[in-house]
Amino acid sequence: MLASVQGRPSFKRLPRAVREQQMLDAAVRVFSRRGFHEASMDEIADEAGISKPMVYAYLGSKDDLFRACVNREGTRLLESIVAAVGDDLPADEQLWRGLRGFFGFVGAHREGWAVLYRQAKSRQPFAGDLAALRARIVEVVAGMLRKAVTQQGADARDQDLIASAYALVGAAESIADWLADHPEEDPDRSAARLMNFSWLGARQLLQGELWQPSSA
Amino acid sequence: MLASVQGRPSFKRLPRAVREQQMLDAAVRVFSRRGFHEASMDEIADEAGISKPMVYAYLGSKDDLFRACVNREGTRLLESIVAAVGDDLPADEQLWRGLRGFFGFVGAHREGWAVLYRQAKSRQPFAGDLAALRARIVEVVAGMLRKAVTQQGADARDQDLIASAYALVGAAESIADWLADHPEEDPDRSAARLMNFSWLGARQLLQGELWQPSSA
DNA sequence: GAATTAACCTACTCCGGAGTAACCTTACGC
DNA sequence: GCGTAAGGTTACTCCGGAGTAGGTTAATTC
Repeated sequence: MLASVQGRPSFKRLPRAVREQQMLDAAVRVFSRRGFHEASMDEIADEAGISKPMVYAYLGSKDDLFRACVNREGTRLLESIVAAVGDDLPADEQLWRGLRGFFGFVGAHREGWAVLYRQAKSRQPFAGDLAALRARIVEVVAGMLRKAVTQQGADARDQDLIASAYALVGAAESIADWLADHPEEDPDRSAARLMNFSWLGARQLLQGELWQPSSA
Repeated sequence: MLASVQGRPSFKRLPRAVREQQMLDAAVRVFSRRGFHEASMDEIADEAGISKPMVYAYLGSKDDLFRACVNREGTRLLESIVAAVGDDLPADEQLWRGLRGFFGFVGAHREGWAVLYRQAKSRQPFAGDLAALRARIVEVVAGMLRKAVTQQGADARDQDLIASAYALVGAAESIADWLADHPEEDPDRSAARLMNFSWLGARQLLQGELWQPSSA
């Protein structure tokens, strides 16, 4: 009888698929503002407007839940980048588009980014998932750099490419982190800044120039 | 009677100053391999070869202890950098030396670095300490960039300098993280890689060159 | 329109780990 | 040589929060 009271739309008894997404949304918000350990399942359930056993019934343990968050947000992030990059464009254009895709995602999904980045390295069961995601991104970037190198007819050792990719990804993360705390900043502006910082240097490298210490 | 048994040097009853350092050493090791939350005071006490109440007596609560670790390692890190940089050298030389100092520290104190970096952003009481440390490093780097800019007779907006400093610090952290897991790598080599990656680009920027998207 | 299933809740159990009370014991100052 | 402070311990308390047992009500199915 209560449920059919006129006007009160009774949000109850939603199908599982819908509830699961609501729970994931809530979990991402709570994990992002508390961190994994400080987040409690009670708070997540509360944020989702549901009781705790439902969370366990649908998404499993706290670890499982966090994993699900990481996977969902990680997939979205990767897709943002990959969709933006496109095939068969000049390397600098690809890098530019990739950065725009990346910073665009961070700007639009700050909580998702916080979940992915700010838990980074604890020795958790899910640390592997995050490392794998990061490794895939580094791999994509390294691939772009390799392509740029070979296009120039030059060649480079893999170690150096990987290191450059790490540097670039680290720089992007660092700026993204700053961006996440500065909502007024335009993500494209961040992308342009990093592009300037990295590409001009990369181009010099591609042309074989090296910086040398002037003293031993 | 037991303590005076011949040959067995009875490590007991050490003065407070010594025990405190042992405890901090142990805490840094445990925090670095477990992360803040997964580390237990029991394990830290055990690692230090002492009982738990002694840790509380000397260093206070778990938060206090972690703070003490962060402060000690952070001070050491900052000193490594500052000592290496030196005054009144050309900007590129300063950057080079600063990077060597930084990567040298990481290579020599992997656990200390892990404590500082891998806990980075949780909403902990000590998050402020870490943020402050990072902010100081960013400030130092931004100062070097500013100096380089004015030496060239150019000028740059503060926002752009800060952003470049963030990028550089992020890139350094990312490579340091990789370095921490690759003991065979020479820290100076990492420093040289990053120097090449960043300085050549920075020089271009100083000369007023900008990368422009070729398409809208 | 009964039977079954899916959505949902209250009210627990249980455990790890932070922090402490209360009590020993060695060193050494006088 | 003895009093006392500093170094040290065992054996607890207590609580937050993960995870669950068991039951209720609304939608489907036939």
